[in-house]
Amino acid sequence: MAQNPLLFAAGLVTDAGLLTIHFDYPISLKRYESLMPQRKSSEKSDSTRERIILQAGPIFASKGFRAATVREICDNADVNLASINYYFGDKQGLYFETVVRAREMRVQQVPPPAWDPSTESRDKLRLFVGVILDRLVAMQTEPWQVRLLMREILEPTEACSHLVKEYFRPFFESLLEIVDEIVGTPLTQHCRNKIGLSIVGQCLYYRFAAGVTSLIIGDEEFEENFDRDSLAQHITNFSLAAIENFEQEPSGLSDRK
Amino acid sequence: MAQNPLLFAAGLVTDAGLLTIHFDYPISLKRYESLMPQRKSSEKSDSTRERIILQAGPIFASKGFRAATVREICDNADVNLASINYYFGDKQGLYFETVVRAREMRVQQVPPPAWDPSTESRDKLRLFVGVILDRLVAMQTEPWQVRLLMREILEPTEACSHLVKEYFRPFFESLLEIVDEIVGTPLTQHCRNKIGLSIVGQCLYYRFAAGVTSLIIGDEEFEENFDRDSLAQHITNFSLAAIENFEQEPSGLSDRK
DNA sequence: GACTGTTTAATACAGTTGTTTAAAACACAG
DNA sequence: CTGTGTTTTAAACAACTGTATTAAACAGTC
Repeated sequence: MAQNPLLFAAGLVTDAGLLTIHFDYPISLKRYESLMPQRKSSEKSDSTRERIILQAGPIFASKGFRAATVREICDNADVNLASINYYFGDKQGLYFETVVRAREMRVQQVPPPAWDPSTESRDKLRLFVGVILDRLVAMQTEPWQVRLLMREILEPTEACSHLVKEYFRPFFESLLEIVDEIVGTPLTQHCRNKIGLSIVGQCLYYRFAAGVTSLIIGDEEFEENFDRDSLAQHITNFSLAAIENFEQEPSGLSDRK
Repeated sequence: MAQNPLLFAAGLVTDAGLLTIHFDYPISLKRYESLMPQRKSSEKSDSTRERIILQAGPIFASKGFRAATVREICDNADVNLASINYYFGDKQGLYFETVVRAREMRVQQVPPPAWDPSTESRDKLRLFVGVILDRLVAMQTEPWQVRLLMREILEPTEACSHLVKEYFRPFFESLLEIVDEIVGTPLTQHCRNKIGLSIVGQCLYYRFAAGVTSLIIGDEEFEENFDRDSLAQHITNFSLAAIENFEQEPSGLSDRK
């Protein structure tokens, strides 16, 4: 059944071949592609297709794949109920395309960080953290693209392997290069990864757990002091302090008896 | 509609009165309580009730509230379809009770950290991080309680305000006390909170995003180097290095033009 | 054993879901 | 206009959902 996304994501990926993942979905990607209308050179009447995707986005984002209904999507897009099956094969096919589109749009909305050769590596990290926050943490008005990508991170579906290959992996790698620059001395691969994930983890946590966080520390406190700039400032400083003061793998005392 | 849990969690909590949250659920908590069988002194035949909760747990955990069906729960628990409505009023009532029970069980499974007066504050943090990881990050076999609590963190429902009051808030507060000890000098409240959340964030990230993380850095690397002890080690060292080297709110350059 | 309140059981109901079908409308080249 | 391929429409289907109903079984007390 592989209902648990953590388990299947961790278990079924063999020898780094991401495409070998099997999922428990009603329709396979191959079948989906074969069913799709030929979509020859995307000439005209993209309008309907486009309208469906653009209306499906917010709905999938706010409710998730399962809870979103094709009827609601079609109503919002002012198209006939059968259009989704006509254009995308089935609901799953529409979802996949919507995720791909969400990534494209979000990257375009918040371009990657840019610097000139003279930029200090500490400042590169500062810029990088800023972009992560801008891309994933859009505090006030949350675009549907953000929420949809978030869902894929938290509960990966078939669409996620595509995201990882096209987006997450290269993005994470360029973060690690900055870390390398700051540290200076070469690190073991898993130490590099852990530092990178500690940085990313702080950023993502504020988006993922914003709900409880706001409940825990109080609403007004959260609104006032956890805006984008304050967070970027804090996470960068915290991480820089950690990296520069960090001893790799000190075989210190364990907390386990 | 309040479909977006981030929005409702952040927006509808007025003046710290957590119980004033309104949710869009088919049955209110009050009605649920009035509908519940009197449950007088929980004498006998708790067996049915108990069996339902214990079987509902894994199903709610793996599929979420909506996707879990009362039929599947009743089948697994070997009780009649009507039992859920009889004992818990409705599906929502069962869910609430299941979440409460999940917390109780998980806290019992992994008791809070303990130390004697002579324990150094750095070691307290080490122990504390270990408990967070043990409670939420049970890498190999994930107990359903973990996954259910995780769901409440990521998409809070009515049950979450209960969790925050009884569990998250006091737990977080005791972490902050350790941070105070380590820092020595008094911090502003929001700085305290941010440091605490940076620590918690690192821990939770590895659970929340374990799926993509494993895809990004590779499965074998993840399995080998991201076990509980390595993570506890890394997060503690990283955070300690950060805290001790940390300048509060340096009005440094911003990354925004 | 009969009465009591409590628990279980089988079934029905009303609503929603994704998908299919078959006909109609359309666009446009000949 | 005619024919042809594409798109849209309306209706129906079959499966599944949470809940309600009604009667039967049970347990304990007088």
